[in-house]
Amino acid sequence: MDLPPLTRDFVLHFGEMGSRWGINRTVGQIYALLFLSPTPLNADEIVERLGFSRSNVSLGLKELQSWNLVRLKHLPDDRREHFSTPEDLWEIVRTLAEERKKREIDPTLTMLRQILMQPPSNEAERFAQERMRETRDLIELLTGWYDDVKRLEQDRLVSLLTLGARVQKALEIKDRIVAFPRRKAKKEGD
Amino acid sequence: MDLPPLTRDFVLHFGEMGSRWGINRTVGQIYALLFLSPTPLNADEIVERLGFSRSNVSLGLKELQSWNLVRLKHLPDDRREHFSTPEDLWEIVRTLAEERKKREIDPTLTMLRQILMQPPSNEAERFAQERMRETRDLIELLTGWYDDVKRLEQDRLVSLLTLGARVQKALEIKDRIVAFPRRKAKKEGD
DNA sequence: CACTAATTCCAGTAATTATTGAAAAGTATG
DNA sequence: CATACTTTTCAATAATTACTGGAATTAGTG
Repeated sequence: MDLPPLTRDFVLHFGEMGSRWGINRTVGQIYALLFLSPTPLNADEIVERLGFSRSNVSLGLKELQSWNLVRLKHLPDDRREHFSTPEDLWEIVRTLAEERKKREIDPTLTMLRQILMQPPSNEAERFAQERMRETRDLIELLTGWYDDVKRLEQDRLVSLLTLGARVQKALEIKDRIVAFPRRKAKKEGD
Repeated sequence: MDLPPLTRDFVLHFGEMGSRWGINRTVGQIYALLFLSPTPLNADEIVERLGFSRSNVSLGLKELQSWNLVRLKHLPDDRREHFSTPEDLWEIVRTLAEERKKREIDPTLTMLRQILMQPPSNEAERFAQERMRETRDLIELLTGWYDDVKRLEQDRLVSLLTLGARVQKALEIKDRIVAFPRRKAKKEGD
């Protein structure tokens, strides 16, 4: 691996963390490298800098594409594909959230809904189903909130996040928090 | 595996998903089983119902304990340890969030801060560092928000989540959103 | 449509992670 | 403090996942 020291530390860290984030070392390092690169890189440049085999890099890039996390660029007078990450970090975060939800949450929600349509066969199953219903409701609350805020323009989202819990205080003054109707079925224009 | 059908489906699903969530099949299934069980279970009961070896179950329970996700109970006239999950699903979610942050986010934040104290050795490093600074700022914004809302009482949190993006509208009426000062260094009583 | 450059696929190998059985270490109780 | 029971550790094995080199495929170019 032939990288300047700070870049190298970052790339190695991402490789290590990769396993905790459900991607592997190769994929983590490739992404870190692209993220820090001021220009798009082609596969051979990645091979050169990270020392993985060509095919491994190809696999890694494919994986990153399946996550929608890289952009493909074609430079003039060069038929190789060049890869980069979105410049806007917020976009990366949004994509990450979206894809993780798709992979880690949605299948569970589907499974829960499916099970909850079946009749329980005995008392233990009735209890289990009640627990699952609770779970489904909670996940729906959280994903509902997520679907809601992900549509916010970025600076609105930032101000909301900056406000943090104090948003409560601001709202309480108006004595409206508790009285607010539940979201369900109430449409708001995007 | 000797479980009633709905319970079995849920347990199997959790086992499968385990790998996507960074835990293994055994751990996923054990947790699912405990979660659905109306009473605490001892290790042998888990062995019996899931068909893993005794030592595997022991390992799995240890892992769950390291995540703070199980409760240990001692029943009278029985010296075996009995395990259960918290009854309150919100508590489970909070714990999960806390532990995942600890494992998946905090180390990265530490690394970024450490790298950002070093001087960049050239132009490429300077660029890379700028990208890392952005990243650090974004993570700090998100974790700051998280630290903030995790202190909210549960029903306040629920009403905030239910409100979703409409909280914006409510606040805009007061024309205060943009004017609000940044959180930094401003203390709020818990 | 042949030629060349680039990418992907794939079968084999390496590395890692999960699982087990048996042995060791704890622990409550008389 | 010995006994019986319970849990944990650990080294061996199984299963899974990552990685590689070369072959096959795809895609641009004259």
